[in-house]
Amino acid sequence: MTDVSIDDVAAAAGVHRSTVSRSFSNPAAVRAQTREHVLRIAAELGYSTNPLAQALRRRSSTLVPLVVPDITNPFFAELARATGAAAEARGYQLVLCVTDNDGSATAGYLNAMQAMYSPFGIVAPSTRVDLDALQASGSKNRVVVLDRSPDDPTVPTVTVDSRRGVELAFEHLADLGHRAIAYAPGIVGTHTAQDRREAYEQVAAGHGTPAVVLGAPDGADLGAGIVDHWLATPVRPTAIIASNDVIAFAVIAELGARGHRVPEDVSVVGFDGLELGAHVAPRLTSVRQPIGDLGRIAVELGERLLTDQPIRHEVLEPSLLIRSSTSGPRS
Amino acid sequence: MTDVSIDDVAAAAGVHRSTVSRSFSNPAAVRAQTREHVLRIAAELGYSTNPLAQALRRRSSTLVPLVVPDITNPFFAELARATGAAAEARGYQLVLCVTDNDGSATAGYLNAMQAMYSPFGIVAPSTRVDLDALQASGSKNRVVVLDRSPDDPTVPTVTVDSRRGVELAFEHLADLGHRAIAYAPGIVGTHTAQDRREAYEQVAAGHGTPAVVLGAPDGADLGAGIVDHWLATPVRPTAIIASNDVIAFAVIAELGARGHRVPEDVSVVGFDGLELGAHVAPRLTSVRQPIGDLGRIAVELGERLLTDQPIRHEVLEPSLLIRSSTSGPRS
DNA sequence: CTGAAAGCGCTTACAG
DNA sequence: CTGAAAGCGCTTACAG
Repeated sequence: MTDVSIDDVAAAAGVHRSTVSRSFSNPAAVRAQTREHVLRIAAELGYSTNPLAQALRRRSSTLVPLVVPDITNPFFAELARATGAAAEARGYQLVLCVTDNDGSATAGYLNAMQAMYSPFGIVAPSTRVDLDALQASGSKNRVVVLDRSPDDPTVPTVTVDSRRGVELAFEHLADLGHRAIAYAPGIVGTHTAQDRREAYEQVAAGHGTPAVVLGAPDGADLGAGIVDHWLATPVRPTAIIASNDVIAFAVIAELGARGHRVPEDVSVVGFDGLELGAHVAPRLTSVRQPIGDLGRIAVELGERLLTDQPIRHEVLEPSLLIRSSTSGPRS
Repeated sequence: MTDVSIDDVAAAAGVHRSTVSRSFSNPAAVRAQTREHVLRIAAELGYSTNPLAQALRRRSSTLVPLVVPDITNPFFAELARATGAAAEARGYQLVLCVTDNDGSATAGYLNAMQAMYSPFGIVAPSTRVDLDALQASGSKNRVVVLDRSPDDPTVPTVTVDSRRGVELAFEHLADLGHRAIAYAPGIVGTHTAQDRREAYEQVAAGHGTPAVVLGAPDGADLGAGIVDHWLATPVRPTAIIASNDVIAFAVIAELGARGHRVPEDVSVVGFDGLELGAHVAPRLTSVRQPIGDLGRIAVELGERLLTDQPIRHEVLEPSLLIRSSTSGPRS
């Protein structure tokens, strides 16, 4: 590695340190000939600028934190990958911060990154973010919120239209002939679970169908409570919309363990559109979130913050991925 | 956030900057009374040390990179979580670096982190790491390699005993009465796939059974080639050991799509022991890797590097997680 | 035990 | 266009 510093290059090139600095950071400010000479010497010496020293002096680094509740949920893994790629393409390095569903950890991460002069941060909150806490910590105005609906108009957000997603799922099932369509919520307290659940209730109401929300899962037993509830429902629903793909997998597993087949006995639709859903049995029909766009736009919104451009709230359209976990109901 | 610096605290406390520094970084070197006074003033002012400035001066930061090939594979996600927790517990921050299976990206990440004065790095390589390249880049002696067998004795490693894992799976199936046990390899070129495959061949030979290695999957079609091959095998195996859980999921999905049920028609054993395997249908029997230990030990081995202790190569024992994807063969 | 000084590797007004 | 100087926020021998 390079333990050659800017002064080494300056000495070898016979110029002042500031000229070397400019050759890298502000090339237009130095005569072409000088610059080329400096750059060549630098290359020979294997010099590269020290990002730490740069950040300290500029009071701005290229480290951007992405705070997620649970990297073990493939949705956040895919999101991290997409966001990381977008960040890298723009010269940032993503620092992944995992709260393990402890919302209070978020402020800590953001503070730590602020101490490292992060230009901005990206938060994918699981529960309602404590924006006040972030504000108190002074980092509020340098944060973009991912995958949750805007509460505070001064924080830029990028989300997917939950209502539309649930609608897509519901209509697909209705078209197949289902009349009793239940909903399997996610872990209580997570905001996406909440949003989607409300969306489901609205959509069901819009179709003049009673809403059937099956018992929320607890951490240990993702599918069991839901399936218990389903079995106990008087007019047993012929289809289930799950609040996310992982819940859908769990519901299908639990159903299978009790001898009910998908889609023959029940249809199941997930929400997220994970890659993994194409590689499980049955291949999961799911509402696809445009994860790549989510990540890219989050980074873009972050950059806008740096130039004081107006705050934006982007809402992305979901689409439906029809695979094998849905079919017409048994007559 | 804190834009109060060490000099602000020094002024407010009526001491020299160096005394403030010592109060934080080397408390024993300052009189208890002075220290308490300084610390109180610092707290009042909301001061906290600037990690960037500290790293620049000390030439050592607390940022440790974890390089993984694919965060979208839940194995690496679980590994990242475990390693992150272990790192945090010891005062480091994990920086997740994803190569997307481009081995040449590893050296770049390590260089970048070295420029940030990382004390050491952790690499979970997918393909044989180019240790020579790392050496050339000077970072070789500050790297620990995760989840691959040692090639170069000077690099500390922590791995799981593949041979033993495959043995566990094989014997479980043999005990259930299976005689024709095939192997579904992972993506060609990944070292774990290679290790496990060799282990399978040895174990099969040890049992006096012919080894049947089903066609390797390509990225798009994880399960199809394997199932094609399985169907075409003259004496059709009644059980399949997959090189990892994701491959196992895909094989089961493909089997299901073609009307073969697991475990009724074929038993399938995975490798990794992912949490997710408990939430898919059928619940996946799998060789469990002690992922928490893997992460913790990786961090410990990294710390040993800092104090020039002898290099270690830890080999961890896998265990078998018996769930529902295996049963006796149909007679 | 405490202070004064030098310096980690860089950037950026300010002169010229 | 280039140089000389000051300074980002800290640490650590070196004196005392």
